[in-house]
Amino acid sequence: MNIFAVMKSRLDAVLGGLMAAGKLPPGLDLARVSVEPPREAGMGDLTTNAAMVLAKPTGMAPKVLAELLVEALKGVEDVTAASTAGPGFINIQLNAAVWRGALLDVLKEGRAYGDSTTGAGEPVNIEYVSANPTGPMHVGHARGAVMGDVLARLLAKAGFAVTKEYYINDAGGQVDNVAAALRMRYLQALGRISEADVQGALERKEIQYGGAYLLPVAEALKTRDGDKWAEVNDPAAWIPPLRDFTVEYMMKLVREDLKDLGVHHDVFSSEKALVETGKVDDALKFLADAGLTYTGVLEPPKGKTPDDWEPRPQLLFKATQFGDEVDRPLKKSSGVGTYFASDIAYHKDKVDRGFKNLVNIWGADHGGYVKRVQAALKALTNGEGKLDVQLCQMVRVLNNGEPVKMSKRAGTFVTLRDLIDEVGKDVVRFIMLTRKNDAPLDFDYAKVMEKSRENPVFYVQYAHARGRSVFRHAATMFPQADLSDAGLAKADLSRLADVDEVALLRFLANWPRTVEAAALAHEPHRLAFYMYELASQFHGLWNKGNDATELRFLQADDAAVSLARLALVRGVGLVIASGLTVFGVEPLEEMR
RNA sequence: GAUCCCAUAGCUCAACUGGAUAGAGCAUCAGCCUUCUAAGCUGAGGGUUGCAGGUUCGAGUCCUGCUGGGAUCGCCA
Repeated sequence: MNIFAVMKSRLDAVLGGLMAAGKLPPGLDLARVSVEPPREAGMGDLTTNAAMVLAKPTGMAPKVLAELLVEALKGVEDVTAASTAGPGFINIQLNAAVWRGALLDVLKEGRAYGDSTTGAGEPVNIEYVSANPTGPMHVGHARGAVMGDVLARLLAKAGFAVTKEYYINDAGGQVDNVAAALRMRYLQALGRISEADVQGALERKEIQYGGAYLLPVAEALKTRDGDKWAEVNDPAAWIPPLRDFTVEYMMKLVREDLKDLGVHHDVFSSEKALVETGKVDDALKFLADAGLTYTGVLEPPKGKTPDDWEPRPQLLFKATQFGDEVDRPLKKSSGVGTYFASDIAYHKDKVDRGFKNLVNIWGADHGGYVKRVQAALKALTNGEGKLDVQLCQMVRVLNNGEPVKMSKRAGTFVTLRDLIDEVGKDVVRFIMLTRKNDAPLDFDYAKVMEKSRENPVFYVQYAHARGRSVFRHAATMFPQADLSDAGLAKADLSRLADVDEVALLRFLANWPRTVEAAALAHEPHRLAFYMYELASQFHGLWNKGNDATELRFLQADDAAVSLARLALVRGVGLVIASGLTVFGVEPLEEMR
């Protein structure tokens, strides 16, 4: 149960009553009325902006309206007092049992606390990672992978029907280039050419991918096919099979990496399959029938004309009709379809499968691509489809503040595999969520393993482990007590009287609305900050017992108060576990 | 030249999508361990939210224009 949502609906009912009684004009829009925690603890339990938001539409002064509402709120269930403050805020006091009720909810629902039906089962398609199958996954992919995976879990928790999807770019020039590079490495594996030959080809730009990661792929090809491809010189004959071999091999590695990162996709969609089944042509025909394509010549980009630029007629999409700056090419001057054409077909395919609510997680280097895909989606759905693109900024990998660039495996960048091997999946996942995705992120090997408050993943886990530690002690101190969640729910929670205990109760009640807001805003990082704050409050309460021993959770001579406090400790642990579950991170029982 | 993102305490970042006196950590200073984990906690100082306008009851948040940083810019994906 979300107390803030419940009180909002009761407030709406009060306002409705006032409208019906003619004390307020009928038909007021209540959407902007909010019920939130107050800024400071002394201001009461809840605060609402109703009087300020409704001042203009009612034509009443905020203070006058606030007085009217304060009067009307007095009879509302759980409200013990209400008062006006500041420019027209209404602060509301609630029956203390309401907050204790939140803790009972936590104990009853466990990690499911915070689940909601906000999404109403609406299908959402979330596409993430979608790394080209041309090499190992690196840190940038890791951020997108975690962001997408956790956003998907978060949306599911908020009641959406989520489909997690990976788009394999297994068509087009890039994969052909990898095939060419693989052929060089293959010839090297056969002993026909040397490492120097490969490097020479790289320098002359005859091949684009030369990383040593292709050596095992070449060995695998040799093992499977022997020297079968060494004598085949017609590219049309060797490119397709070598390309398919590489894609398959790379996708196997990608799937292994994702699995070890705890990332799972429901659907893998292939660009090649879209081309081969005619879906790209279908999509282009759809746009042509709508009169949204034409053959034309694009202007060169201003200020930065490529040296080899020359005007050429191409098939173009009228993206400018949907808010883009220029019309975008669907076919290269050679007549071959562009990546954009495939992507249109892919998004049309998503729409045809019943998704109107789409989310894509991309790297920031794709920022210039957002408008055209959104334009295409509008064209495909008559404006009904929604596409939210979340761009992930760069990840800088550091070690004690020093940039880390080299990877043992890939040569030029830090791979996802390196990260997992170095610090473990759970740490990688959590740290990736400690910034909003449109801000750059520093990933410092030393910092993320540090055991201090500076390291959020440690700090949150430590709070959880401390809570478990209390229970280990409680089991010996009160061997007769029922310390199960159901047993703790029977404790006399009115014994939680200290101001910080009550504050913690309130904060636990904030979890459902935090989850909901984070889900709707597509901002999973908010959960990381909530957990950090919760951990902070918990550590603070813990240490309050240093000075005031009567505030320690366990009181050997007072089982009743001990059980009430254990219920609170357990509630904190369960909410942390709830958050970590969304993050795909396992809460720790102890830190040793 | 254009588009997108960013700019908040000395440093790294929050701020519940327009609310009350802008909050944390680090660093600095002053305190707390015969103790359920001191791997922690308490307190103090530290701000013209890059600049200039605008919108309104109210702006770090929205709009316009600057400045600085990053990303991208037909026939790559």
